[in-house]
Amino acid sequence: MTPAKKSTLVLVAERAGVSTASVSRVLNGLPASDRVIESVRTAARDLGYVPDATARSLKVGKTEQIALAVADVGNPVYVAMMHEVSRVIAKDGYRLVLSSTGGAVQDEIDLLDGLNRGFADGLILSPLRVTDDLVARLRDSRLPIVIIGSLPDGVELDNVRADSVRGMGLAVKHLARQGRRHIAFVNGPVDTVPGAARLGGYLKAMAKRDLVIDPDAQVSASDFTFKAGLEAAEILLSRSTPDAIVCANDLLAVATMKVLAQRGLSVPGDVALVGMDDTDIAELANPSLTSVNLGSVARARAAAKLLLRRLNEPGAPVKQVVIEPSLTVRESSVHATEAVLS
Amino acid sequence: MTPAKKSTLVLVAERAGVSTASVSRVLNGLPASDRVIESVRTAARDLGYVPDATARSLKVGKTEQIALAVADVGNPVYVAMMHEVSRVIAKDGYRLVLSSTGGAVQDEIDLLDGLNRGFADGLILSPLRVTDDLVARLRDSRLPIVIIGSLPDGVELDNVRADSVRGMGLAVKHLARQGRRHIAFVNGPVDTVPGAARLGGYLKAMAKRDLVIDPDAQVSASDFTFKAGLEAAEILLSRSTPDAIVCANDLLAVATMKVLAQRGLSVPGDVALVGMDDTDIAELANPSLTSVNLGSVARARAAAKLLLRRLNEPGAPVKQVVIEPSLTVRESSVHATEAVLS
DNA sequence: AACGTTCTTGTAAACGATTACAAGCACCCT
DNA sequence: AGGGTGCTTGTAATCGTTTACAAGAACGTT
Repeated sequence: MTPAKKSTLVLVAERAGVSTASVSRVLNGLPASDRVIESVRTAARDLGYVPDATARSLKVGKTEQIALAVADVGNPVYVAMMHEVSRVIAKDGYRLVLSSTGGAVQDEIDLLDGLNRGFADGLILSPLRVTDDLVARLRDSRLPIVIIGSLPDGVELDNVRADSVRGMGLAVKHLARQGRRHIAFVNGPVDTVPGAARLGGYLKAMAKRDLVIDPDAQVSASDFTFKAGLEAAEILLSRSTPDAIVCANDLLAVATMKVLAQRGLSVPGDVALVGMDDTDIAELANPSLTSVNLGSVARARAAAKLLLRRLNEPGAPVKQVVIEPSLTVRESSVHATEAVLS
Repeated sequence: MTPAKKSTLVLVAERAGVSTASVSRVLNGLPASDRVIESVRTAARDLGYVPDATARSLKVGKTEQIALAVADVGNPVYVAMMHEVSRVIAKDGYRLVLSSTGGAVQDEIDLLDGLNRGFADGLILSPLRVTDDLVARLRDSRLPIVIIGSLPDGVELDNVRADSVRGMGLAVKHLARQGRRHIAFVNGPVDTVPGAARLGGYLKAMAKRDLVIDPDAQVSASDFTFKAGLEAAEILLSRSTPDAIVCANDLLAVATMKVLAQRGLSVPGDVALVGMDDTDIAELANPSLTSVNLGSVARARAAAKLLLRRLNEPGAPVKQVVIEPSLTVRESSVHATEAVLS
């Protein structure tokens, strides 16, 4: 059927013996007489007609596409988000256009310029770093944008963020309750939004419990990746001997786990370990990794819904959503005996 | 600047005092006098003009978008592919539209129908299952398609595939050379293309080396996922005590690794383990996982280039590419002493 | 029977770009 | 000076839809 021949609405109209307007109406479910409906339907079927998405977009001003830009497609947390966004918007008939910025602000700005060419109806952006320039561009974008992640105070844009300060609090509290006292911290780059927030959360939580804050027990990896985590963990363990380590994300945590193993330290026996993001790899890890769940999926879903809402009612008031964190306890942070008991 | 006001080519033409044709020419770098170029450029800048992607698409018949459909966005191998495809096509100015079919054939057929509406210029598809119906649709698609994965004999479509039979051969050979004799196999669903191929490869490799093929030492998970792997590994180990296990995929392998640990079996001491796909998680695993590299990234790159080629020269002859596998040896398959030596 | 509603349908103008074609112009040649 | 050559530029058609508007048909009402 329809052997590779493109047929247009005009052809259908001719074959059905009606005007193009009638064809369009029938195909869009607008009222028409049974006779016309019937002839258009069969003509369309015979010709294997499929409406052209581009032409429709041009006329109605909608592309039915939503762009998603994330820093690092290699990070499972972004993959999970991508998946969820895709799922939610698909229900409303939107397609997902993926733009992986390398985490560079310039890429994101370029993307915004591109966005104004109108290849998508809206954008979901999760920037690692937020500069004034970026904020300015975001603010006067012609298209709706939802930000996943924190924004500077006073910036009024739809956004949804995690409460990573509370998240770090959960991690530290959990470890303290397990009797750990020397809780170290493997962070990502502190010049990123999440890096800064997580450091703040760590310091706050430690101070709150009167745990000693040792500069030697803090290290920040050059990136939120496994490889960077290996280097960071080496440095940390060469100058400090903690009985627990919190990591700013799961990749850093499994890297740390690996370095601990190489040094003959057992997890959780010698060192308890907690990751962050609660991605798939937390479950895969051996021992499985206790991780702070920052609600990545929930954030992605909220962002997608926020964007859909704005597309439907452009005038709606700006909405900022905060997703509450929780802690998923697994093997890496509880003594074997307890794990068996629980 | 350009505070959220849409300006068109007509506006630019008016402001510059030239015709729309001239504006278009200047903006597309076609020859024009310096005077015209100058006035158009400044007019465009003043108005913050950005050409509309949809209108351009309609006229020139290109969307500058390429669709990618994979079965399971949760599987790191697809993520790696996605990443690579995105990278390659971006160089030629294409955007990536992601369509995650749940692995269901029907989803893929729906996608093809959608494709004919012309929202993308081409498609890269990696189907888990290939039915006659799907092949038929693929064949008379109006748009260029590249398949990642094997196709039934005689189907002439651009495609790039892995040689998983040889891949399994590498895994078995490696394990045999390590002195392993009871080599078990954790497969994915056998009604999938990769599942069937990997089983075939396993049997062939075992037969070739006169290793005993024990039905009890073969199990197929209900899916290529970690969870399905846990169940499959449980079954396998409850009825067989192999000294090595090959898994059809890295997720199944880490699941197996976990079950082995739970049963107090050491890797590679008691059981050597080899995964397949050589994804990021092979490196993260503890012990790190020896894995057959089926060239996922190379396949993705080849597929992207094949599609770009076909977009540039539609009449080019059909090309089928096979990527050679290799084995990445890590800790999970070699005795500790050897690992230290190497 | 004339008139006003309501419903169906067609005509034609958009949407915002690209581009074939022709016209205008300067220039050079013989 | 006449006529070809080669540029630059504008006019207008076109891509494939949707949709405002008006015209026509059908029907009920008085």
